[in-house]
Amino acid sequence: MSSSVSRKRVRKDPATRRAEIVTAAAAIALAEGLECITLRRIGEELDVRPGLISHYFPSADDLVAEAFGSAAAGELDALLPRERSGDTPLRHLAGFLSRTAGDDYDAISRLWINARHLSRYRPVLRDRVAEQEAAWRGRLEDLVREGVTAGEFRTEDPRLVAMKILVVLDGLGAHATAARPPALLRMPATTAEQELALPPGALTS
Amino acid sequence: MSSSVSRKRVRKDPATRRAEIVTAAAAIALAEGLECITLRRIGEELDVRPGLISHYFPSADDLVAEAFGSAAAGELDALLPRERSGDTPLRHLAGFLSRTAGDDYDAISRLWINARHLSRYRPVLRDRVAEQEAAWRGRLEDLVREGVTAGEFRTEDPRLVAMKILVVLDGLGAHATAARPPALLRMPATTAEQELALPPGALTS
DNA sequence: TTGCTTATTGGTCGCACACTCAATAGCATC
DNA sequence: GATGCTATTGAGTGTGCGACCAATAAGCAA
Repeated sequence: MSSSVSRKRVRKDPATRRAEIVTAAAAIALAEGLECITLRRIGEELDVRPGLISHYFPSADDLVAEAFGSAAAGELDALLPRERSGDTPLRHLAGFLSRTAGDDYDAISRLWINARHLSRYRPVLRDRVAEQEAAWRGRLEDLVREGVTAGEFRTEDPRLVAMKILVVLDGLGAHATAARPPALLRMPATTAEQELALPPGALTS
Repeated sequence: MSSSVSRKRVRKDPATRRAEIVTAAAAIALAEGLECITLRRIGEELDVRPGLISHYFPSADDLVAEAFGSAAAGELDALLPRERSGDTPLRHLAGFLSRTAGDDYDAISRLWINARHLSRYRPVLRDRVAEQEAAWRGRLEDLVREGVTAGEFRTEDPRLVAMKILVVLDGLGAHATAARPPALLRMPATTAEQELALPPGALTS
């Protein structure tokens, strides 16, 4: 068993240590919130002195931004993978929407709220949030566009549709603590169906 | 001019002092965020020692919750007044939607995000958030219901419609920092029009 | 084995926070 | 003008935070 007091110091390659730190920070961000990313907390997690975290991230703000970026990018890949292993755009979109309807999505949804709020005070984080917003919108927009060229979707403004879906998703996430009737949880799908000229239920099979 | 160093102590009625504190805290919450509500900050604002704030709010959490409640309730009354001086439900709803489309709305929108996030760590605030969510939804739901009985709106589930409008509003608020094209900003109105069986543009005159 | 680079430590500083409580002084009442 | 109640102060406690830096030891290369 690993003792609570650190006995022996383990020396690692800077790159791997840095990655380790970011991974730990991202996990904490998802589970407990970005303000729980402190030098002491991360150090404890990795059984390392807080000073070491400072060594890799001279400014703690940078670590917070990096942790958010890592978590958000990871979640995007899990929810809406770039490579669509044989799926049609419609099936791919339906998969995304079903994944965002699950309870697992609440964690990343909370993280988004957390980040948007905190970015009010932290410029570095603000930039990362903007970057990830663009990444999420871009990924969704590309999917919509492919669906249009494939003849499955019909819309004049793929970007706008992507934004609308994300707005509904975020709005729903904001209400994650309250009781949400099924009809409300279906909002993202019905919005997508309306905007893409799909028959009702096309995305919730 | 009021000196920066406090010279003379002013003695006030407990009820008015308490109200003063809450008002100051609510203003700070709207302008700078709930985490800026500190004993020092409020004391400074009222030219009073921090200990006095502690005297009225033995737990700072209670003050934060009270400040949010006060600000949210005040904003609700400003955006969607209870008494509709002669307006029809449709005109009243249109007024609400136009007010929430203005830049002024961003402050309260940010406050909601702030409160939802912070309520993760503060149970007292969480209860207040739930209370205000119910108040906002209730006020909107009542308006929808009146519009239905007046024959202006048509829907089977006024509560659901109210929730949908609020979800879109919150989702839009979450994206307040990003560039929002006009078509996106029209989302709450178009959503309401669809859900209430109104002709397009009925709510944006 | 020896030496050297450098990842890691331990200790310290200053700051901001909430909270406590005896002492003080404003002010209404007599 | 004196008195008593109590709103308000001042001083202090303890906690947790980021940041800093000289000293140390891990582990690779010679």
